[in-house]
Amino acid sequence: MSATADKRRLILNAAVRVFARQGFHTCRVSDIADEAGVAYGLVYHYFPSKETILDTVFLERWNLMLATIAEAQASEAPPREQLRRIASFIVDSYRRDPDVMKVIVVEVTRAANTFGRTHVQRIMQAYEGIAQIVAQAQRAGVFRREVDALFAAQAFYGLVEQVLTQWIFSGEEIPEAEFDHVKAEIVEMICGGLGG
Amino acid sequence: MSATADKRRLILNAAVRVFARQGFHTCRVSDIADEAGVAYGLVYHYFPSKETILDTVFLERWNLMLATIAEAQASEAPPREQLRRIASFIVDSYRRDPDVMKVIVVEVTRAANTFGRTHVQRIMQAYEGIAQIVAQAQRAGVFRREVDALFAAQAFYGLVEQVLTQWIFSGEEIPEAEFDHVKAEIVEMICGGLGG
DNA sequence: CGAATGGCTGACTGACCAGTCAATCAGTAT
DNA sequence: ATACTGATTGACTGGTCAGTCAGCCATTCG
Repeated sequence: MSATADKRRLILNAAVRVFARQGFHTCRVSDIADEAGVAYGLVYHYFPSKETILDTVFLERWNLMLATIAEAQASEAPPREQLRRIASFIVDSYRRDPDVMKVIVVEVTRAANTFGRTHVQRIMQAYEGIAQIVAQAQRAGVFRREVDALFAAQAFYGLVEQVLTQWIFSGEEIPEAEFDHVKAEIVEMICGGLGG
Repeated sequence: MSATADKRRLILNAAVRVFARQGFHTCRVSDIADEAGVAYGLVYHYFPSKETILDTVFLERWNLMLATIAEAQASEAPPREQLRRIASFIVDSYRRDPDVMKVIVVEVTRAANTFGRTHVQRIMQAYEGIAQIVAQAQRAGVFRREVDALFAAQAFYGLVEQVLTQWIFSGEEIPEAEFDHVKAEIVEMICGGLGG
C-alpha cells in the first residue's frame, strides 16, 4: 500500500466522520482537511470536488452491498436465509462503521434532488436483486404469491433502513446484543407478518 | 380569510413547490419569492427565516398525521382497519399534494443533522402511536406477540415511506388506481408477511 | 383632505466558502 | 551534487446568498 493511497484513505475516512457529524451541505471542505490533519489544498489533490468525496464513500459501500445481494441470490440457501444474509450485511456495516451508513442513509438514499438522483440506477439495483430472491421463492412455492415481489423488496429494505434511521437519530451507542436480535426480527417480521 | 393570510399561504405553497423541485439547501429564498410572484422582502415579512418556512410546512402536515393516528387508535375499528386508515392518510396526502410529502420525506424525516434533529420528538410520536395500535391488537390476541410493537410500527412506517420514496424518485405521474392498490398491499404485507 | 397604519418593495451588505494556484518540500534518480 | 518528480501547503479570489432596511403605496379613519 503506497503512502499516496494511505493519504487518500485518510482524507476519505475524515470526510465520513465530518459528513456524519455535520452533514454534507453544512460542512466545509476545510473541516474535512482539519479532521484529516492535512492542508486544505491536499483534499483537491486527491479529489476533484467535494461531491466526488461523497460519491466515493457511497459507491464503495453500495457496491459491497450489491455483491452481497448477488451472492445471496446465487447461493442455494433457503430464501429466509438469503434475506437474513442481506440484513446481516447492512446491520454489520452499521456495527463496524456507523458513520458510513449514516452518510449513505441521510445524504444519498433519500436525497432525490442531489446525490440520490445521480445514483438512482444503482440504488434500484439493490431493490431488484432482493425482488428476484422473493420472486424465486414464490416460484418455488415457499413464499406466497399474493404480494408483488418488488413491493416485498421495498418492505424489506424500507424496514432495514428505518431501523438504521432509528439508531442514527438516537445518537446512542447500540448494545452489541441488539444487532443480532434485530437481524432475526427483520426476517421474522417480513416473512411472518403480524397475523390478524 | 384575510388577504394577509392568503399571501402567507401563497408564499408557503410556492416554497413547497420550490423545495420539492430544487431541495431546501440548493434553493434560494429569491426562488421562493419569484415562484410566489412576490417581492423578495415579503417572504421575510411573513417568515423570520428560510428554515421557519420548512418547519411550518412539515408541522402542518405532520400534526394532521398525528391526529389521524390518534383517531384510528381511539376508534373501535379492527386493527387491520386502523392501520389501513393511517396508510390511507399518507398515501392520499401524496395523491393530493405530492410536493408536500416529498419535502417531508426528503428534507425532514431523514435529515438527522438539520431539521430531523429538531423534530425527532414529533416524528417519534407517530411511531409510538402506531406501536400502541399494534400492542393493543396483541393484547386482544389478534396480532401475534412475537414481534415487538415498536419494531412493527417501524416496519409499517418504513414501508410506507419507502413506497413514497419510490414514487418520488420515479418522477412520474402515479396512475390513480395505484394509490388504492398500494394501501391494501401495505396492510396485507405488514399483517400477512411473505410466509415461508 | 391629511395623516396614520401596515402590507409591500428590492437594492444592498456582510459573511461565507468551493475551488485555484504559485510556492515549497521530500524523495529518488543520475 | 544536481535535477527532476510529485506530494503538500495555505493565502487568495470570485461568486453566492440569507437577511436587512429605508422607503413606497394602498387603504382607512378623523
